[in-house]
Formats: sequence, C-alpha cells, structure tokens
Amino acid sequence: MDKRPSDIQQTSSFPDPLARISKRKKEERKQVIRLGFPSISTSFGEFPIDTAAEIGCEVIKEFLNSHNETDFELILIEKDTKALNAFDSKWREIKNDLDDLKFQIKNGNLLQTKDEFGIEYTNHLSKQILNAVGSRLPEEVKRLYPNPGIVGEAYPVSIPNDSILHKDEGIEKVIFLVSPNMNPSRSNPVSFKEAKELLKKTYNSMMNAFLELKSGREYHPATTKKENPQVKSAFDTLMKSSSQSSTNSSESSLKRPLPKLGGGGWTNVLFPYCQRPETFPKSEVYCYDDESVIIYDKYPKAKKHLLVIPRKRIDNIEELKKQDLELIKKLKEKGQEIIEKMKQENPKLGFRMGFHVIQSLKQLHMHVISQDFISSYLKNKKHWNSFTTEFFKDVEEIEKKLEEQGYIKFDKAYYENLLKSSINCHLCNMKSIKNIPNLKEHLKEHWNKN
DNA sequence: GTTCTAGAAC
DNA sequence: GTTCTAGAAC
Repeated sequence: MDKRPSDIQQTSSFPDPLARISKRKKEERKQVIRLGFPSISTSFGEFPIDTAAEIGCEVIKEFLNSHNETDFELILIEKDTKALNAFDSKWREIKNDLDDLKFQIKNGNLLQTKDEFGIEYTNHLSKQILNAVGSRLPEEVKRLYPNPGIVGEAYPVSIPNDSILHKDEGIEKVIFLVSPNMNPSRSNPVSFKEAKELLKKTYNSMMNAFLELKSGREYHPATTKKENPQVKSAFDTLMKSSSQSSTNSSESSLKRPLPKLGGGGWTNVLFPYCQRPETFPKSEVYCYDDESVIIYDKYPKAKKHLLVIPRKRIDNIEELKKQDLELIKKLKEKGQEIIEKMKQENPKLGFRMGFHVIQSLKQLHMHVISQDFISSYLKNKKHWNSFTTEFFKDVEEIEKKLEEQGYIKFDKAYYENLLKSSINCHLCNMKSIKNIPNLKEHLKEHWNKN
C-alpha cells in the first residue's frame, strides 16, 4: 500500500500535478512529445477506479479520434495494480483500431521512468518536484495563475532549462491539475455524481492544455469563481506544506522568471470558452461548433444577453481583415438563429446584435441582447451607454465597413467620452434621465406598455 | 469585465 | 442619514 505523503495530506480537492510533458532526448525518430500522467483522483481522491477508468478512457479516445497527428504519445503510468487493470481492460474494450503507441498503460513510478519511458514520475509529487526544481515552481504557478484552484482545471508551467528535471529527465513542462476529491476526511469532498463530471473535466482540461502546449500556444485556464472561495484552498494548502518540506532543495534552479501569460487575469476569461467549450456546463455554454461558441453573458444587462464568439483568436474588431467577412456573416447567422428562438419563447422581446467599439475583454465577441434592459446587472451609466449609444455597432455596420474599406478603425477618445454622456432613453425621446434607479423605472414602464 | 468604497448629491 | 456615482484595485 502506498503511504500518503504527509505534505499533501491536508489538501482537499487535491492537486494532481503529475501530468507532465516530456520530449524524448535520444529520439532518433521524429520528435515525439509525451504526456505522462497517473490515474487521476483514484488514490487520494478515493474515486471508484472502474468509473474513473471509464471516464479517462472515453476522454482519451475522443481526443485521439480528433487528433491523429503522430507527434505525441499519452502514457498512463501507475503502480496501483487495480488502476492499471481497470484502465487496461477498459481501453481494450473501447479502443477499436486506435494505434497502441498513442495511448500506453504502464506499470511504474511517474518520477522514475526516464530510462524506460522518457518520463519522470512520482506519487510524492510536490516533494519530488520541489527537490528537482526548487520551491520556486509553486511560486511560479501562483504568479502565472493568481488563483490556481478550480477543480477540473489545468495549470501548465514551464521548467527552466537548467533544472535537474529538465537536464536529466527531459521534462519541459508540468501541468498542475486540480482533480475532484471524494474522500470525506479531506476538505471539499464532492458527491459521486459531481465527481464524475469533474473528473471528466479534469481529463479534458489536461488533454486540452497538452494540445495547446504541444502546438506552442498558450493555455488559458478558467479563472476562479468569486462565489466559491473554497476552491482556492486546495492549491494553497499543497503549496504551503510543500515549500516547508523542501527547505534544502535546489532553490536556485528557478531563478529566471518564466514569461507571464498574456495580460491580466480577468481580460482573458473568454479564451477557455473558445479553446474548450466542451468543458463548460450547459448553463454557461449555449452551443458551439468548430467556428464559434455561444455563451450566456455572465452578467446579462437585459432579459436575454448572449455572446457569439469566434473560436479562432481575434482580439477585437480592429483586428478584423477583409477575409474575415465570411466569419462575421456566420456569427451573424448564429445570432439570428438565437434571436428567432428567443422570440418564439417571448414575442415581446426585441433584439440587437453587434459589437462594442472598445472591448474590455480580449477576444472578439458579438453581443446578442434584448432591448428591454431589465436586469439587476445593469448598474451604471457605462453599462447603459455601451449598449444604447454609437458605442454599440450593429453587426451590419461592421460587415459593411469591412466590405467597403477592408478594415475597422474608430476614434477611441470619442467613444470613451460617449460612455460618460447623459442617460437617454433608447425608445422614446426622454433625455438626461437623472440616475440609474430612475432609468430602471422608466424601462419598466416601457416593458409593461409593450 | 466586477467589486469596493470614499465622498458627492440629495 | 441615506442613496448614488465614479474611480481605483483586481
């Protein structure tokens, strides 16, 4: 039986920072990037192994089916025989004609597999990684991700070239995972039903993080939800105890700060939806396809308020080129579909769809918003003016500009000022409404007369 | 994007 | 004294 490392005993939804990427050094063949990972959640998390194997294999199968490149391999490395058997039999059952090399199930220690698999492994993760890399690794995770504690999320970190882990083992990146915990003696235990969803999400996040890293792109984890202050604790607990247990480790190896992910935390919140819409609940993602994802605005400024977002990375409307016209037309079609559906449910609703001239969040997003503006989230003048002045550009206008001049450009200062202008009703000629509460009353009257 | 809060407006 | 706004912090 494996001993539980005392340093992570206290963690709740225990981080599973075992997933790592390794590039085989003495690789005479093509460069193969390997992801080594354990059976997630089944040890400390006490997740039933058969169901875990089922979930893990299904996600992996789906991933392999949609990514038939030959430049990577996935390796589950476990020393727990039950877990190995469960994964092995489940995988045989569902793998069909998938290549045996693409997903391998190996008996071994994730931190001691250099010779055999080209991947290093431990189940005393925090301690061993800290010994190999130094305690600045967790600090680095915290620096890159201010709140790295969402259960089901992945937090990739680069390992410096001069660290032992990199030099001797060829490990380039570690993906910290926060996986669901069902062990009632740890904090934040979740029900079996919840854990199943979260385990699927964890595997999905791991695969998606791997995919982004493998392709040289940035992975953007979802950010911590304020409403759930507990989620943060798991990572904190682990990291606190880890750094204590490794006072004599090679602190120096992480001297050089790693590059920070693009921009501040909150401006990036839309990326996860584009990169992996499948990991979000139905209550957040309305629908998605290869080109776009439609989400419910988290702070709807009207009875109905959704965002239509291209999957492809485009920061804002000024980045649009003539060749994006087709994409814009598709976003418009999607928006029209939503509007029709919503109108069927409530014929009283009127809609507009379009873009803010100046976006707060990165990644182009088209608002589809009903014109009642009855919402507790509509709180200030800026909210109001951003949807009811020229600051809001109908998709048709963007389309036309792109068609005629091939680019989009607006005078920032002018539009900034629009946000500060007085509050005017968008439906009648009432001007200079005194304040937001008055506006809300006025809007209610319109709605009731409508 | 939101939250928080000092101080303006009433 | 309470309501509301606006600007900084995140």
